[in-house]
Parts: sequence; structure tokens; C-alpha cells
Amino acid sequence: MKHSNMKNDSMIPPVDPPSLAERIRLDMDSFTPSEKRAAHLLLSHYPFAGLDTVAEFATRAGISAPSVLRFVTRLGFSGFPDFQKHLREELEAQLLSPLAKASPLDKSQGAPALASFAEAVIGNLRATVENIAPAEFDAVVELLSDPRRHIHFTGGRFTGALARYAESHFRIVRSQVDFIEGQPALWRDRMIEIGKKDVIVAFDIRRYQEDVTALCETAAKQGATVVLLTDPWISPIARVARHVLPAHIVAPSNWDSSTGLLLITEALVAAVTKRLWETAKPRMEAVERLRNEKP
Amino acid sequence: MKHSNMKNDSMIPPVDPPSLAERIRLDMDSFTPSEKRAAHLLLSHYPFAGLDTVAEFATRAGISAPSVLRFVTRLGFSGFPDFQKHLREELEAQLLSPLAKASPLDKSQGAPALASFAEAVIGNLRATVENIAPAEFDAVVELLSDPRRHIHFTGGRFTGALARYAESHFRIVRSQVDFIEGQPALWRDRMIEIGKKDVIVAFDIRRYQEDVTALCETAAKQGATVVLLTDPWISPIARVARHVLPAHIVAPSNWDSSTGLLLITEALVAAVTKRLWETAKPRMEAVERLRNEKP
DNA sequence: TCTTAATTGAAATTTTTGGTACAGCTTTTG
DNA sequence: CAAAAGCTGTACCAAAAATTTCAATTAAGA
Repeated sequence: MKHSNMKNDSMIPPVDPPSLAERIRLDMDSFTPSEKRAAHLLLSHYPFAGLDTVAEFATRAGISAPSVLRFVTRLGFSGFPDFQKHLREELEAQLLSPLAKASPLDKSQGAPALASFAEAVIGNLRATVENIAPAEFDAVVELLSDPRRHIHFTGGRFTGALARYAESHFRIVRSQVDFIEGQPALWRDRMIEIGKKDVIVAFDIRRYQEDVTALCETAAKQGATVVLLTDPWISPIARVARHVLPAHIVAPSNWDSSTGLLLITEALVAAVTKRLWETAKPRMEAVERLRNEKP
Repeated sequence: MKHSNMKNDSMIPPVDPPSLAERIRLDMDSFTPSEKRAAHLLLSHYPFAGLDTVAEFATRAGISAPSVLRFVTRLGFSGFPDFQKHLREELEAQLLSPLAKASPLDKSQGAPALASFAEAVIGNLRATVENIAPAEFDAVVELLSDPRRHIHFTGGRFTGALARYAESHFRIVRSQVDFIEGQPALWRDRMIEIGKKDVIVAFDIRRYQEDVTALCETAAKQGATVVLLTDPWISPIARVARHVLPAHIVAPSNWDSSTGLLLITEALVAAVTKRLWETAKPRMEAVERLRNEKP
């Protein structure tokens, strides 16, 4: 006679705990107003907000102690200490295994639209990584880590946003970083300052934009180094580019997906930040300090 | 005087806190036998062993409760709660500060940089998809497909670029789409036109920006519907948001990754485009025609 | 509008926890 | 070897924390 009442303990031993935070998020609708306030406080400083006393938690959330108690009870804990114990254990587990992230938890059929789209995007990312020569990637990191260079980001209609995204990060990591609008009228005059010391990082995918191409050609003619992030069909900018990093972009959509480009961008940001850590760290700290001074 | 009064904070205020663990290790010799047992327990499960109760800690260390108390007193704390508070703060600071993550320099460099980054991002995407309620996603698609609504996109320092990305696509798919800059000075006056018919799509991840929150709160107060794309810790904007779509953002980088947010964005664009195909198709064709006429 | 149900917090209550005094034991030292 | 000093645990107490009660308030329904 089997005692297999439990389904979970059959084969998969250490199933990643469905983080309490995630559960709270999903149940958010079913909470009363004051429970929501408790939930938001907890999630916004997860899980540290929950490690204080009930009174402290209640005050910070702007509700009463009993409401906090009702909140944790509703989450299924026998009491506040029980709740705290869970938080501690979760935190410890998470900290001990830094790679406990990709938690394949509930198999609740996600929105099919979203799920299938995601699978396609993931396929793109894998293909993108495989088709980029490590040497090329490293060379670009090297280039962007050179403090004597000026870095200019630019992009087309849709990819311009990615260029801005890159610029907003690199601007903090290092100096001499800016963004150039695609329209010729907006950059013509700036070109007089572009020379051998400059690097243009251009984002351009199909329906390649002529104005971005023109920008890069002009810059290259003046001696600038051009780095191109594009699609597998390669923008014509490649003719003047020193380095080309292509990303797969086809998705089940009427539009192309830029996720691969973003992946490369973020990987570049991460690598350059690490490379320039000695100088980047104080810059990041300074930015953080300024942020905190505002209020 | 024993200790130098000179503080090294003349210019660089908040640098590396001398972890309590380090101090304990250095002072180990000066401890009594039972204090040493306490110290060893704490160091071996630092700092979690210290987050339990005195009684628990004493039992695990194999000593009595008073010895534990004497131990923490000797470390300079006014009592056990004070000691615990310190541990929590230390832990929180270490975990939250993206600056702290870079302390142990790993040796992987070059080719693996992109590949391992990609794997982490893929993990994020999977986790993101699994944690979004299908109903929520569909509801947002429905909302953004309503031609009678005005759609406004906005975002913070880094996420603003994603908002622009979304806006540049939706602008073509449908009418009445725009982008709002985060700074209050730039949107204050526009708020008079925001009402029940408006939808605000806000992008906001940790180091949540107050100005974006203010924008959403103001808009919500006037009856607008707020859709929030955020991280698993949920921006405070959630208070006023009708729909919340969280994305996992932690990557092997000093920066958070926005790939999950981009995934959701693109999936929304794809779904809405399909939903509104009858009207979107002629719009897209018209845009293409205009592009070709320009030269 | 009135009634009913749900939600919430002030205050009282109970439980737990941290803290202290003191006596026994161990080690050190003259 | 004896006296002093230091260390440790038992037992108790005080303080603080969690929890329950219950009345007031608010929202929902008829």
C-alpha cells in the first residue's frame, strides 16, 4: 500500500521554493487595503522589512499591529515568529546558492502568447551568442574601456531607444559618453569634432535607416572607429565598421525583436564596468550619493 | 585617548564597513572558552545564526543564554536586539548595494562573459514568464487595444529608454500614443488633460524614482488607469496601478538587466498589433510608404 | 436610505524573550 | 596548597513582544 498522498516528493528533490515574494505578488488582488500596504512594504524591502518586530513593521507600513498579524496569518503562517523564521531561511538559502535564481517553479500555463514569444526570444538569444566571435566581443570591450576615447551612441527609429539605454549606463561608468540623434540636421555640426579618438556605437536593424548609415560613414571618413550592432543580414554600415555584433531578431510578431541587441548591450556594460572597476566604482558611488541627497 | 579621533571620512564617506565577522576573527584570542564557542557558531553560519533568539543561539552553541549575552556585550552592543539589528543592517547593505557585488573578482573573462551573461538572462526570462498571471497580461493587452484610450508611456533613468521603445512601436500600431518625460516640470501642465480615458504605462525598477511615482499617483488621482512594469520587488507605483507585470532583473553584473521588461514590452506590442490588425495594417503600410518617399 | 458584513485599530492579555543576580566550579597565582 | 580571580550556568525577574478581544468605522448590499 503506497502512501503517496504527496505528489511533490517523488523525484525532484530540492524544488526551488516558490519565493514568498512571488506568492504575495500573485495573491495581491485578494488582500484588503491594509494588507496591501503590508505587502508592499515587505516587497519593497524584501525580506528585511519583515525581520523587525511587528510594531516596527506596522509603523513603517502605516497600519496597526493586528493588521500585520492578520496579514501573516493569511499568508499561511501560524504567527509572526513563524513568518520571520521562513524569511530567514529563505534568505539564507538564497544567499548560499547564488545561482538559485532560475527557479522553474509552477508550471501554470503562462499566457500562451507571452510564453511562446518568450521561447522564441530565448532561441534568438542562444543563436546570437553562438554567432558572436568571442574575440570580437572582447575587442569591443577593450575599445569601450579606453578612457582616452570618446564614445558616441546612435540608432534608428526603434533602436535609438537601445542606444539611449546603453548611453545612460556608460555615462555613469566612464566619462566622455554621449548620444547622437539620428537625423542629419541634428548631428551635421557635431561632426567637426569627430576624429580618430572617437568611437561610434551604432544600432541598426533591417529597414536600415539611411541617416544612421550616413552618420557612420561621415564619422568613419574622419577616422572614427565604428562599432555596429545589427541583425544577421547586416546593415550596410558594416562597410565602414571595425567591429560587427549581429543579433537574431525574428519573433512571432509583426515586429522584429531587439532583445538580442539588449543582451549584447548589457553584457558590454557589465564587462566594461568590471574592466574599469577602479574608476567606475567611485563614479557609481558619487551618482548614488547624489540620488540620496535630492530629497 | 585610546582611539584616534581622526576620522577617515574627510572625503570618502561611506566605504567598506569593517564587517563584524572580521572583528570577531581578530579578537578571537581575547575571548573566553564559551565566548569562543559562540563566535565559532556565528562565524560558521554568518550572520544567520545570530538572527535567532538568544535561547536558540545558546543551545546551538552549546552554552548558556547568559554567556551569549556576555558575548554580544563584549562586542560592544548594548544588548541582543542591538546586535541583531546590526547583523540585519549589515546583511541588507551587502545584499542591496550593487557596488558590493564586485568584491570577489571571478576569473572568468572573455568568451564566457557573453555566454554566461546570456544564460543568466535566459533564466530571468523564464522566471519572468512563469510569474506573470496570464489574466493580467491579457487584461493589459485588452486595455492597450482600446482605441478610445490615450496611452502614455513613461519610465525612470534607465527604463525611460524602454518606455521610448514601446512608444515608438505603439505609435505606429495605433493612434493617441505618446511619451512623457519623468521630470515633474515636464509633465505638470500636461496632467490637466489626463482623465479616466487615459492609460499610463510606467516602467520602474529598483532605485525606484520618485518623480515617476509622483506622475503615476497624480494621474491615478485623476482617474487614469496605471499599468506598471517593474521588478519582483515591485515599485511603490503598484499602490495606484491597476495592472502589475514584474520581470526578473538580477544578472551577473553590477547593473540590473532590463531584458525581461523588454520581453514583456515586445510581447505586448505583438499581441496588440495582432488584436488591432485591421486598423494597424493600413497604418504600418502608410508609414512604410512615407519612408520610401523621403529620398 | 438602512442594514449588514467587512475591515480596522485601541487597549487588554498572554506569551516569549532578554537580562540579572548569585552560587558553584575552574583556573591561576603566590 | 590555599586564596583569589575569573568563568559559567541555574533560577528568577522585568521588559518587550506577539496575540486576542472588542468596539468603532467603513464599505457593500438590499
